[in-house]
Amino acid sequence: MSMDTPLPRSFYTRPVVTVARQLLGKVLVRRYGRALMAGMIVEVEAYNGADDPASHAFRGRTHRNDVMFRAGGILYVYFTYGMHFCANVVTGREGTGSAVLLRALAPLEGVRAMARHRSLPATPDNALLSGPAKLCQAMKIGREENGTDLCGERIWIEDRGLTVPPRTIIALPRIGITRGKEKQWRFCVAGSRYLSRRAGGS
DNA sequence: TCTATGATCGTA
DNA sequence: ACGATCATAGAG
Repeated sequence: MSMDTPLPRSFYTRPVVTVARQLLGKVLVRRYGRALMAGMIVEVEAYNGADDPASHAFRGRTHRNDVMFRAGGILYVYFTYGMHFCANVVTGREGTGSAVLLRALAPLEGVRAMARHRSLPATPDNALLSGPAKLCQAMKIGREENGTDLCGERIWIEDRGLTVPPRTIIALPRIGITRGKEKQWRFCVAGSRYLSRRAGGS
């Protein structure tokens, strides 16, 4: 698949754990003004709709989580802890309520812009995108991006051939939840230095 | 109305 | 270990 070609909508209309694993190695691209920012996905978590007690969708469709229940291939952005945004890739068909939380990216493009957004010096830095709220701050993803079509021109995910072999993917329990802890639905690129702090990164 | 609580992060 | 800081949902 060539550069600048968003993944097709069919990529997202599959079981959420499948999508989560296959998102590792894919590249999230964000156009913001003149800035083009990009990073390779190295850590994600799957949230399995109404069947998953750890998911925002567990208690059914509400105003807050409405975007989660739409057809896959869009972004679900939510506000948490009174100060942070987190971004999810919605999966499945209309009414499913499943999504993949983007937890960490390896910086590829737009490092200067992302560092500025994070109030950090523009030096090689593994703290730019190493956490779900950090990557939103770096890439300027907030309330306005909730519901953004990932097959559009502002935010998309593409395949640059940075394949992550299945054997280098590790599955672990999800982070920061009180229920559903037994599921190992957090997927990381083993050994990446860009994982989130709580995953063993910086 | 009122309250508890986060799919967090930075600093101590 | 803790403070910052607030939308959401459920209870009264």
